[in-house]
Amino acid sequence: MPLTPVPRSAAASPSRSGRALHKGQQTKAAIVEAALGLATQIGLEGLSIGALAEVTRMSKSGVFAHFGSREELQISVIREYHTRFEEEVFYPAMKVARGLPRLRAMFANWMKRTSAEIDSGCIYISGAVEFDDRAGPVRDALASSVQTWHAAMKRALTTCKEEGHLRDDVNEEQMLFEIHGLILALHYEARFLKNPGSIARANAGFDNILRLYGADTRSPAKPLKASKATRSQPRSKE
Amino acid sequence: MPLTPVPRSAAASPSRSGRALHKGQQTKAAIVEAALGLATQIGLEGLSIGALAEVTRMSKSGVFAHFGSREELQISVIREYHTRFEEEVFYPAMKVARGLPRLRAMFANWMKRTSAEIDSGCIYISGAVEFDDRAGPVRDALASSVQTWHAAMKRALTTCKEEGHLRDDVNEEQMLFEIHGLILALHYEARFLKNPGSIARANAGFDNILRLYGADTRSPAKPLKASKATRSQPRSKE
DNA sequence: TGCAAAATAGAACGATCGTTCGTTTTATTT
DNA sequence: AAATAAAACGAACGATCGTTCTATTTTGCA
Repeated sequence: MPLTPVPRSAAASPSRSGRALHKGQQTKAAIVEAALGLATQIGLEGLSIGALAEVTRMSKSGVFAHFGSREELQISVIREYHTRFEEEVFYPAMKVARGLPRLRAMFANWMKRTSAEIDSGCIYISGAVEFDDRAGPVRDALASSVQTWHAAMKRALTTCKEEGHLRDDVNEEQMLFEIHGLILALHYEARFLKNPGSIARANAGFDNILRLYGADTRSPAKPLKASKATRSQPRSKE
Repeated sequence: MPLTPVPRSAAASPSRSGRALHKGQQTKAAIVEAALGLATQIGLEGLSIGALAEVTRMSKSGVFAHFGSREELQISVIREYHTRFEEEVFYPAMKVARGLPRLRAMFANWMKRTSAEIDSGCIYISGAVEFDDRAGPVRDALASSVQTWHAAMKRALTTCKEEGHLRDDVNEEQMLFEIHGLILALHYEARFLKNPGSIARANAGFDNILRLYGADTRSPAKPLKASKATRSQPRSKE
């Protein structure tokens, strides 16, 4: 059950696909890589082809030719971000036992990524305010990417109910809303306000939500149904 | 106990102060008014003097002369926003009985404003991602304005503890973090994702938080006694 | 009413933006 | 190796940006 319905067009990752990577594709991948770095810092709107050309030590037109438009460049960046989010947050959690352990893993991975993005910035968050009232393909790509992840979270919540790890009257939309709020508050308070202790607060908030919605939170999670190796979330760096 | 330590320089509101308003001051106020409208839609960074001149039907230089720099214009907008937030959210709540009723009023007013901003946008939120890694006076004005409001919220929470309306082991920073998350999630999910029902979810989340932190939510008559030991105050230290 | 001061306009500046076009350099294939 | 296709360059475009400067108009006060 893959996370990604978001289409992949031209190559962005240097691996896979039998044939060796042609020159153009690998420089394109390098450009997208650099663009992703720029976009997380200054936002998708702040991303300029001139600055990107400078970073990659290419000419403006050389960079431009790979995308044909700025919008297409932005969309490429979003796709690349989606892929990395998937590989870093979603896939590893799929290896964990379904139900509560997996939900915890998903949140823990999400937290890990967001924590790293206190320094670098997150385009799912910055992009949301940049494109929240502007229509177009960039907004669509961004929104569908976020929706995809949210859908995965909701599936995990449903599974928790099925496994008896959460109360069966839990509303997935409501619970996800509250969890998402913790991530957003972490990004806001740590990155903008520079409040220390935000990571711990987000984690504590998650525990509170689990407690509220009926998960057994006492020390190691002991779900009724025997789930092998009840992995609790990794105590990531704080 | 005023909310506002944020300095007010030139006039932006046409009322008050004995002398009648000189021409310059009132057109400046009109410009700031228009700028606020633009900034909430396209952000403080998207705010351009050219567009502002067009809206106000003035020349670019005519608009510019009132501020001397774009940064000063942005700061004026932030100050104006601060004033309105204060008058709309903070002051009305101060008329309500201290403790839980006032806290509820503060959140309700905050929600009312954020709900309206699903259409118009909120510069406390958009500004945060625009200036989160950029230093300077604009960022400082924005951050201090937000901090002022957060400080007011924390005072209200402390008062709730004193009045016995919240458990006395409640951590104000933690609770505010979670409440702030609801506001941010509302803005994100309603304005960007266009998810219906977000307002109700934010309100439900607030009730959940109050229940968790020991406020008497009457109707369900949940004593929620004991559980003193359950109360976690998560590993602090960043 | 007259006059200084304040407010606004207008034109131009250097910079940067995304984009186009023709050329030249580099890869790939024959 | 030559032939062909792909990739990168460099210069220029029109537009817009914030800002500066000098006029011109409008305002407020004597």
